[in-house]
Amino acid sequence: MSNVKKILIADDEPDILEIIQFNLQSEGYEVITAKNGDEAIEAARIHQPSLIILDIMMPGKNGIEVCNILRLQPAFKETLIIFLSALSDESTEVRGLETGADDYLTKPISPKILVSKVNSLFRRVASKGSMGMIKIGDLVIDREKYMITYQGNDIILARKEFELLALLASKPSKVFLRNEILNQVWGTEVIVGDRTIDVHIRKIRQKLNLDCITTVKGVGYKFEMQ
Amino acid sequence: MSNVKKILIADDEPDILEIIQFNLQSEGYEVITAKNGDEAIEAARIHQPSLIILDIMMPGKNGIEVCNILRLQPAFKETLIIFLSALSDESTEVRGLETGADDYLTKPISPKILVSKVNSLFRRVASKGSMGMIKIGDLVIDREKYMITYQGNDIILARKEFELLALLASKPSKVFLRNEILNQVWGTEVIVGDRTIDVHIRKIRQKLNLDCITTVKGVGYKFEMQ
DNA sequence: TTACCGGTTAACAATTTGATAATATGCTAA
DNA sequence: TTAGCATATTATCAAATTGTTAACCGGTAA
Repeated sequence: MSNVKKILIADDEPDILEIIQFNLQSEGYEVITAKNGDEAIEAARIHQPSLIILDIMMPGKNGIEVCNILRLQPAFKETLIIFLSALSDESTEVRGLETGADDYLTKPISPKILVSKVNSLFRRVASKGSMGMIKIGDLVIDREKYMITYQGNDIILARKEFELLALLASKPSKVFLRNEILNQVWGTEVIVGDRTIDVHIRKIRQKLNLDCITTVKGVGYKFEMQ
Repeated sequence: MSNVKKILIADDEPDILEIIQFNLQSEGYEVITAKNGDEAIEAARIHQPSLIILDIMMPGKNGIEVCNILRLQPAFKETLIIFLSALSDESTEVRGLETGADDYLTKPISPKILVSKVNSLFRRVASKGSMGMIKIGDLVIDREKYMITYQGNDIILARKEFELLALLASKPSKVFLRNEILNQVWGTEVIVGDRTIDVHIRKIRQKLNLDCITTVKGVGYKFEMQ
């Protein structure tokens, strides 16, 4: 990963805040804290964290309210949210999950479980395919830097080659039809010959020096790591 | 989704099994039960459930072992798994999540929380869109990946073969008339001889090495798992 | 200008696929 | 039992698809 994942924690108890912060930071995450619901909303807007851990019982806006407010905004539709609650009141827990949280933790919090759940959530989302950075095995595709790294070596691809590879790698194992590829990489207006895709595929295979692109005859191409 | 979601529950305590079964059935799910790890694996293979709820402590193979075994097989890569544990032993919980479970529940189980988590999990997966997958017994047909897996082995079919099988498997037990097959797979314009279908059927039978396509003389073909 | 790069195309080779013909097998009804 | 019909099997060949190489062209940096 190029940039470290940001996690926002909102809780009114400083002790809890500190414990969580410490544990997540030792895992390599960047942690932002907030002492109440309003601070949480403000911090979320500013830092755009990947994950928000919300205590349910907080002065002012409680965690569920914060979650509801955030979920209304498109920017936070995909943001992971975990609820934290002192009471093991199950109706609250149910309400939390229905509100659109991704997980739930009850106090007292076990650092190990916390860290495990956080990692697990990120893993689940990562497999969904987050834009910007594609990582498959030893292969790293960085859309922003337009760069490809394989086993630590940088590989230079031309634009079309890069976009074609990035497309295929965005959904490993999915077969992309030639039409899909043309639309995604070349656009709908441009009309290019039949052999154009093949030639680009060949160049990629050549440069990567690795058989990660499979031909499905009569259908299309797919990306697969061994 | 066309058919109801299947959920497999494995627990050695009949009471727990019954409680969970009752609650999930009232939610409209189809429930299959297993009394131990081996039964669970067998049942999973046969019924191909969308979700498996595994008790960790079971005679014979425990839940974590079952999960590990299942996760090795491509057919269960995407299957949701929830662990169930009587002990709130956190190291076990951590191990569970690391093993590749999607969630975790501790006994005593609150029916409301259970149902809520199950719904929540399905919602999360649904948004991901796992369309185009046909699962029948040990056979998995993945339209997106253009791949067929039978008993964990990948089988490569050519385009027409794949489409023909996918058609037949899309409605198991339904007899497809030769005309229907021609229209669906070959299209209305193309005209091909009578023996063409036979030959393709034969190739599929050969590659699958399994008698899942039945001939209905004078009518057509149908797909059926034993 | 000149050299180079990326994108495209043309031409041909290699491969895979699909359709058909020819033959065999098996079922059914008279 | 046997003729007649439907399907199974096999081999073969043509067509479709993709791989490969080299050449072309326009833009751009030295």
